[in-house]
This record gives sequence, C-alpha cells and structure tokens, in this order.
Amino acid sequence: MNKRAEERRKQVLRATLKAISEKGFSVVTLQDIADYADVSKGVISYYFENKEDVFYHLLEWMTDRIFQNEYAAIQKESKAIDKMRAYVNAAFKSPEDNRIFYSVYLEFLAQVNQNERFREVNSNFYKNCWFIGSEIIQKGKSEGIFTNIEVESGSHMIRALIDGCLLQWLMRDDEMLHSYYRDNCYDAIITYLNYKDS
Amino acid sequence: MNKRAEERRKQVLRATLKAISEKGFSVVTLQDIADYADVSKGVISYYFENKEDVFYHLLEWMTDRIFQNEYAAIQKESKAIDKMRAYVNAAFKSPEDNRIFYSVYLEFLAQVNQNERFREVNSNFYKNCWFIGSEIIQKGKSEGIFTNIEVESGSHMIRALIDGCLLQWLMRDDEMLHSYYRDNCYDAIITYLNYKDS
Amino acid sequence: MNKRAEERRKQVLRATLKAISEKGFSVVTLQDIADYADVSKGVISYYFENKEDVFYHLLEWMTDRIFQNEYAAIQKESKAIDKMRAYVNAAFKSPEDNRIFYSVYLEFLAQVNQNERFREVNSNFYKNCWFIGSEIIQKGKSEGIFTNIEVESGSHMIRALIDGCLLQWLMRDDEMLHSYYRDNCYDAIITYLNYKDS
Amino acid sequence: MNKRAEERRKQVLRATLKAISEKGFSVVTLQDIADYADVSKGVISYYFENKEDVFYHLLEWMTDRIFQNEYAAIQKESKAIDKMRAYVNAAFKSPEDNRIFYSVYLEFLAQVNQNERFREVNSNFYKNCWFIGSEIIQKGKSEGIFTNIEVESGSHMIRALIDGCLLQWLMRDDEMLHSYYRDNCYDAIITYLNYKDS
DNA sequence: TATGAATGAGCTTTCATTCAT
DNA sequence: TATGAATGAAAGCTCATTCAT
Repeated sequence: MNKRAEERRKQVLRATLKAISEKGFSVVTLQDIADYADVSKGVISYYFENKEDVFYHLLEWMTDRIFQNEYAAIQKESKAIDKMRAYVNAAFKSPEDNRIFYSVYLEFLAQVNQNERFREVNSNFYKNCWFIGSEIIQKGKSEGIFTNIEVESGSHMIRALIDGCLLQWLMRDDEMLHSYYRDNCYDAIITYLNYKDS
Repeated sequence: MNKRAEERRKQVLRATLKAISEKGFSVVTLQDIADYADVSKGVISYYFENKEDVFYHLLEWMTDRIFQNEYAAIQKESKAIDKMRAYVNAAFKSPEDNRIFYSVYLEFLAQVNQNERFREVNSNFYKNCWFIGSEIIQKGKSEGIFTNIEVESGSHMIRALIDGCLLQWLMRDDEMLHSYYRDNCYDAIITYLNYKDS
Repeated sequence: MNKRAEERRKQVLRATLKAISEKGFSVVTLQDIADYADVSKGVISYYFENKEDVFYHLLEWMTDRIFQNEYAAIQKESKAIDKMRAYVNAAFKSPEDNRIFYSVYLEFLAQVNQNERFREVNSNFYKNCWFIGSEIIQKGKSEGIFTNIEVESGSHMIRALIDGCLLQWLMRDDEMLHSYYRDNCYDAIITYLNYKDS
Repeated sequence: MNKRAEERRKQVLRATLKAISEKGFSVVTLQDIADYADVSKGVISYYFENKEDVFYHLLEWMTDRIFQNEYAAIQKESKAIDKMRAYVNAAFKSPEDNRIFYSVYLEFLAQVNQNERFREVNSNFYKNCWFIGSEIIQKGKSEGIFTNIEVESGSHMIRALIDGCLLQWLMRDDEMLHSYYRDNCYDAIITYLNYKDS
C-alpha cells in the first residue's frame, strides 16, 4: 500500500536527519540510519535507490518544511513590518531546531558543488526564500515604506543576512546567542530596508 | 633542512586545497592529494600526522591567508568608507579564488560540529574578521559617520552579510553574479551602517 | 540464526589455525584467513571485532580443546601410573597434531608479553594443566606412590617438562623424534615422581 | 676500519634486543632500533643486509652469550653436583636478565618454523646446551653417581626442563617465582639423575 | 515486505628499503 | 660513512550494496 510506503520513507528520513545531525554527514552509515529508524538495513535499500537518494529526499523534505513554516508565519501577519519580524522569527525558530536543521543543511550546502541534484533542491529553496522576501518588500512598498529597495536584490540580501547570521551563530556554539543574532539580524534588515537618503 | 620541510608541507596543503575544491572534502583520498602534489602517498604521512592533520593545517593556512589579505587591503585605505569598500573587495577577490576558497571553507564549516580543532581555527578566524569590521566602524565613528551602530554587533553583522552573500553566490554557480553580490553586499553594509533615524 | 553464526566462527578459527601454522602469526593476513576459510574478507570482520579478536578466540578455543582432550584421557584410567601415561600420551597426541597446535601455541606464548588477554587465557590453561597434574599426584599418593613429591610444585614441574620436551621436539623438526620425546618425557616424570631417598 | 664496524654492529644488536624485549618482535621497526641505538636508520641498512639479517645476528649473539655464560659457570666447579647447580644457576641468572633474554628468545623460537636460518642457530645452541648437560652427566658417572641415566637423552631432558621452567616462569609474570622455579628445576633434575632402582 | 549475511572495493596508515647528498 | 627524505607495497578495516530466505 502506498500509505505504508510513505510512512516508511518518512521514518527513514527522520532517522537520517537525526543521524546526520549527531554523527555528521560523511560519517553516517546506512546501519546508523537503520538503527535510528529501528528498521533493518534492507528497508532503506528497499524504499530508496541508494544512500545518496536518501540524502536527496531528506534535503528536499527539510527545505520544504522550512519554507512552509516560514511562509505560514508571514501569512499570519498583515503589515509588512510584522511579516518581516515573523519571517526572521520563523527562521530563528529555536536553538534546538536551528542547530539540528542548520547543521545538516550546511552539510548539504557543502555537497552542492559535487552533487547537481542537491544544487537543484537548494536552488528551489532559494527561490522560495526570495519569494517570501519579495512579498514582504512589495507589501512594504505598498505601505509606503521600503521605498529605496529593489525587490529582487533586497530579497537576496535578506536571505543572505539570515543565512549568514544563522551560520555564524551555529559556528559559535552558544545557544545564548540565538536571540542576539535573531534580534540583530532583524534590526539590520529593517535598517537596511528603511534607509532614507537624506 | 627545515626549509625543505616547510616547502613540502606547503606543497601538500596547496594540493589538498585543489583536491578538495575539485573532488570534495569527504571524497578526497590521500592518493588524490599525493597525485595533485606530484609526490608519493608516503610523503603526506611523513610531513603530517594523518589526514585530519593535513586538513587542520589547510584550514589554518587558508583562513590566515584570507585574513592577511583582507587586513592588508584595509590598511591601504585611510577613510572608513574606502576601507569598507576595500574589505568587501578583498572578500570578493575574484570568482575563481572565491569559488575555490569558499567552497573548501564551507566544507570545513560543515565539519566544525564534528571537529573541535576546526572549530577553534574558525573561531580565531571570526575574531580576526570582527577585528577588521570593528576597526572600520570605529574609524567611521571618528569621522562622524556610522554613528548609530554598535561596534561589536556591527562587526558581527558585516561578516554575516559577507559570508551570507558569498555562500549564496557560490550556491548559484554563476560567475557573472560575482560583481552583483559584491556590490549589493557593499551597498547593504553601507546602508546598514549609515542609517540615520529621521 | 545463532547456530549459523557459531558455525561460521568455528570455520574462521579453524582457518586461522591452519593459516598461522603455515604462514606464521605475524605474517598471516585477514586475506589469508579468508582464503583458507573460503569466505570473503568481510566475513571475518563480521563475526569478530578485529584480527586480534580472532586470535584471542583461537587461543581460547585451542587451549580449551587441548585441556579437554588431556582431561578426558586421564579420566579413562583408574590407576595413577596409567593416568600419567595417558596424560603424556594425550599431550604427545601425534606428530601432525602437535606440530600444528604447538607451533601456533608457541606463537601465542611469544605474544603474551604484549597482550594481556593472551596472558589470561594461558594463565587459565596453566591452571587446568596443573589441575590434571595435581589430580594424578594425589591419586598416586592415595595409592602409596609419589610419596616424596609436593602436589603443587610437582604439577608445575610436570607441565614444565612436557612443554619443554614438546618445544625441543618442535625445534628439531624431525617427526621421528616424537615417540623418543614422548617416552623420555614420561620416563623422566615417573623417575622424578617415584624418587625414594635411600 | 673493521673494529669500528664491529662496534657499530654490536651497538645495533644491543638496541635490537632492547627494542624487541620492550615492543615485541613483530612490532619493532627499524626506526625503533635506530632510536634505541641512537643512530640513523641508514646505519642499520649499512651494516646489515636487511631487518631479518639484524634479527639473525641478534639470535646468534644472544644464544652464544648464554652458552658462554653457562659453560663458564660449570667450568668453575669441579664436582658434578656443583656443576649441575652452577648450570641451573647460570640459566636462571636473574629475573631481569631472564625476562629480557628469554622473552626475546621465545619470539625467535616462534619464528623458527618460518625461518630456516633461525632454526640453524637454535639447533647449534641446542647442541651446546646438550654438550653442557652431557659433560655434567659424564662427570657424574665418573664420580659414581647419575648411573642410571643415558648421557644423550639425559642432556635432552635437562634442557627441556630448564626451558620448560623458564617458559612457565616467564608466562606467570611474577619475579618472586624466579627462585621457586630455579630451585624446583634443580631439585627435579637432581632427583631425575640420581634415581636408583630399589 | 523485510531481513541481515555476505561481498569486496577502496580507504588510511605503516614501514622496509632505496638512494641522493 | 652516515643521513633521512622519499617511495609504494601491503596491511587492517569499513561499509554500500546485493540477494537468498
């Protein structure tokens, strides 16, 4: 039955996420994943073509979840400034979640140069992120703020800053800094967007 | 002779940089490195404790080179605004250099969670980067600009944006975008630093 | 199934015994063992932790087999003198068996200084050997012979002579001498045990 | 000059003995030996054909020294019984010496099956040992004792017991037992030699 | 569907030996 | 004579993948 298969695949992907976040991308074995998923090694080969295929689907699943979460967050707000805040808050969900997701995401990014499929998934994720940024900026413009910002490049810079901040936070390995980076990231974006030539 | 040893180690590190950038961190073998360096496999073990030790020294060497280059660049300028431009220009040295250095650096960052020594090297690199940012902001303040920016958090955001932009550029795999990201990065930083409350 | 695993392990141990006796302890490779066992290299790692673990279990298995064989032999006899003969005969089982077992056992003894686990197994084997010697001497004493011999030191000397003879025989590489050493060993022991002060 | 060469070779052999006794036969590297001898690795290759050649000469040197020492010891005594005591005492020189020499000797014995040259050296050592035993037994016979013992087989058994005792002592790793095994070995030999049919 | 035994390619690492200096 | 840099064969071990059950 298709439903069972879908459940199994999810089970494997969740286990893979956990395994990578704890052991590291290049160290994780199919046996590790099987152990975390509480299934036999054969199951993985049964539902996925090979190890790389598991990783591919994990990246797809992860980035989609992040996007869905962020997009849902901005939908709940009506004003551009609130949407922006919601976007950053969603990106900086929590130290625990960010640690797991971002450290694994980082491993994928590192593989992008060697894996065209990973690149495509990330390319799509970027488009979604920029879409969020664009929506917020355009909403702002319609509200009469963010007037000096180009929509496209603005959305690029917003995501660059979010990713740059999360990366720096992750590297500093101090959960206390999570709100520091979240707030400074938000402030920097707002400052950047609101700039008015004197 | 000590000089010969130093030369050999550099030779191996250069080869490792090339090997990782082309094959990827987790795929690169000692044989690959040996081939790129045009030496036998044994030489690597002769001059380094093990593979991880080669990587460690490569990261150290790379980040130090980047810092030295960036720091030298800002030293050449006298005005804060020019230093900032020089900093960004140095960070966005060239598509070719950035591609090699940044893709390898990214692989190291992905390993930081599994390797304490890598973390320490990067931690030091961050401090150097923030030092550059701080110097520029302080210079700006002494010139009467950048007045609304805190030195420390400002230096953090600057580096976050630079890294975020380089990361995004790298992921997009389009050398034409290099100047686009460099200029937008610079503009975003300047906008962020010069913000004046109305 | 557990039975299959046990069978496989035995298969590997038998192959290891053969491989060591023919190629030598420090020369034997996992590939050699795999070849002798007619399995792939991976099987060995699958059923044993590592090479040293294979050796450890081989030593355990060997010494246990030798002891069981010797102990069973003396059980079949009722008189002390017959038990003694049976013990020596069991120790000098046959040129072929002694060559294989004793040459491999000797290699293990040579490793005892570098391997605490080997030492423990041999220590246990010694205790078993001394137990056999003690039983025979005590039986003799109850029969009114072996009166001048201390049980403990007597059991030590008996095993020392047996091992010394087998070692010397092995070094001389002449299968014809097997019965010569067996008989002289037995005579020497009997002489030693029966000595009566005049 | 020949003298310098001889000195160098001795230096290397002494270092090899120490290296093997501390690290073990199969683990010791030429670098270890060079370090212990305080010479460069090249020196070893310069004065010996290869590693095996070093070992070969070490075995020769060791067994010759042991024999010379034991033979000199029995020469100092005039009566057979005193010679026998002197022989055993020389064989059980001291816990420290026995540990070093015998553990290394044992490693060589383990190699005899794989190395014809080692076998020859040991074969010659055996002949020397048996020669000592024969001399003592014959002297005893001329004194009217040891009458029931065959010279040849007696000399074989004597050495077998000495080696068996030293082996067992070495395996027990307790220096306190040294005098225990020495004295019991001597007693056992004397008992064995003096046996008189009633 | 699911298992896990078995395979063997391919990795890192060690080290005897060589040889230019 | 003496050095030690360099070589590369060969080892142990890991693990993705296959496949009989």
